[in-house]
Amino acid sequence: MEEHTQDPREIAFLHSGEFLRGDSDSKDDQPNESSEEHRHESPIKEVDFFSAKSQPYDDIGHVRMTTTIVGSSGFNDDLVMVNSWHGTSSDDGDDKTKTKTQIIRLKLELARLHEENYKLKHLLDEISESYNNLQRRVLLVRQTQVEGLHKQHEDIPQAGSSQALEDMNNEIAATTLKRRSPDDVDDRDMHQGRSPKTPRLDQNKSNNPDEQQNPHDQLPFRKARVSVRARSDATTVNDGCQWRKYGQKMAKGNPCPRAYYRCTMAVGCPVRKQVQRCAEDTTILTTTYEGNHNHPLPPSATAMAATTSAAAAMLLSGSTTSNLHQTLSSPSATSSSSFYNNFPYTSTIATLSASAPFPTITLDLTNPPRPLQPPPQFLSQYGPAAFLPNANQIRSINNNNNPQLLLPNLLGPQALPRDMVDSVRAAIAMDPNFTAALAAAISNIIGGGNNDNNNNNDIINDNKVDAKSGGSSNGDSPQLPQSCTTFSTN
DNA sequence: CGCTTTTGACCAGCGC
DNA sequence: GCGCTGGTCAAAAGCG
Repeated sequence: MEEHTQDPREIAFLHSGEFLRGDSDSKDDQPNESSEEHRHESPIKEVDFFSAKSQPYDDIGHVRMTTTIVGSSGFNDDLVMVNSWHGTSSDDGDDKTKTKTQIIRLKLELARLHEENYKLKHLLDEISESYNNLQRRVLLVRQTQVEGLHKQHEDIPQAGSSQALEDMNNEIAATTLKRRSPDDVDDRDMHQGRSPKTPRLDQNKSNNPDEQQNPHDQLPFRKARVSVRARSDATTVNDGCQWRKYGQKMAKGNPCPRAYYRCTMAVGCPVRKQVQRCAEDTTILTTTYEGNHNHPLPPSATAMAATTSAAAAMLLSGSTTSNLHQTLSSPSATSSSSFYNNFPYTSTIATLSASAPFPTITLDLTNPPRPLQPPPQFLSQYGPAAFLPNANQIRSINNNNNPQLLLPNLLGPQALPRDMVDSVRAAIAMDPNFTAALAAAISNIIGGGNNDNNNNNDIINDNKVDAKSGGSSNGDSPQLPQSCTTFSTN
């Protein structure tokens, strides 16, 4: 009968929320509890799957954590537990036995969860370690690559692609050192309380020997641009942010004017975008983003921001660029090309431009995706991260000098040990930039990828609305359906 | 009235 | 040095 008296207490304990607080020293929080109660605490404390966020209470405060238990037992334990808590169980022997069985089952379940929790924690540690190792290795290799390129440039001045890589490095370095973007100026000026009109060249001519010595150290400060090409009749894309047009210019070689917008969601947000129609096909709208938002974004904007941010991060984390798409299309391309051959949505493949004054990555959404439907088995087998070309792969494509960087076709498990593929995939997936970008990309693909026009309708805010409102480029109009399929930033 | 767009002027970088 | 080009500014105008 002793266990019978424990039952309400244990359930009461679960109901008290201590169970839900995970491992946060609930023992200390319960100084008045008897040692008998602490006996039940131990296994409970370890189960932190039920975080407070999961809101496991129903409207009247009943514990709803019995879903798993119901699933495992096949009995409606929930009802019995609630009844027990409210003291409405009948006192006959059957109910006591039933309750006792439930307690035992609960304990077993908790033990199982404990074990599962431990395993998951262990797995998480491994993934984190794998990710960190990968990151360290990439940094190391990149450093080696730059040194090697400089040396090679001295030894073999006409080294073909290496020459191009070197040129690109020089170009980026020159861009960083000599032509700091006005946005950078703005950022720094804003922080220093200076006028943005402060002469930029003075700041570009850095006197900091460290900056000039090692352009590589400045990678995080390089200004990347992310261009998105999409078909649209609208004047601009609805990316969820608020933009204010501050200029328009006729660009050379394009009869269509280029419009300049800056983000107005927060004072001093450095993000800007340029919108211009393609000269060859005026139905194609090219939106170029630059900078990072310094403010919280609405949900409708996070996808775009995350994607462009990931793309920019991907670009900046790669030390060299070339026409990636061309490289990938080449039959002689390395095994990495098979990644893209297997990549089902070539329309979203990024193109890196070495000729632009700023490192630019272009996401072309003008072509319909290859398959009519996303292959679910692809997702389930390889995980969502497999869809995303990542920085490592792009580096490997451009980096003929460092074969150790090559990550062969991730989509061909036969080419790599499965655990290695999993590790890499997990490492990539751990990167919030890529997961966010992935979410945006997939929502884009699934949301409207089947039809090019539909796709673009998802991406593009038809600015007939804007025109009505005086041509405002406010893309965060609440009355518009908030598309999470916007693409590209920051 | 406040916000946005328009548009000419201005500035800086670059090539010749 | 000059002209071209890209990018930005800021006053004026428009809009709700």
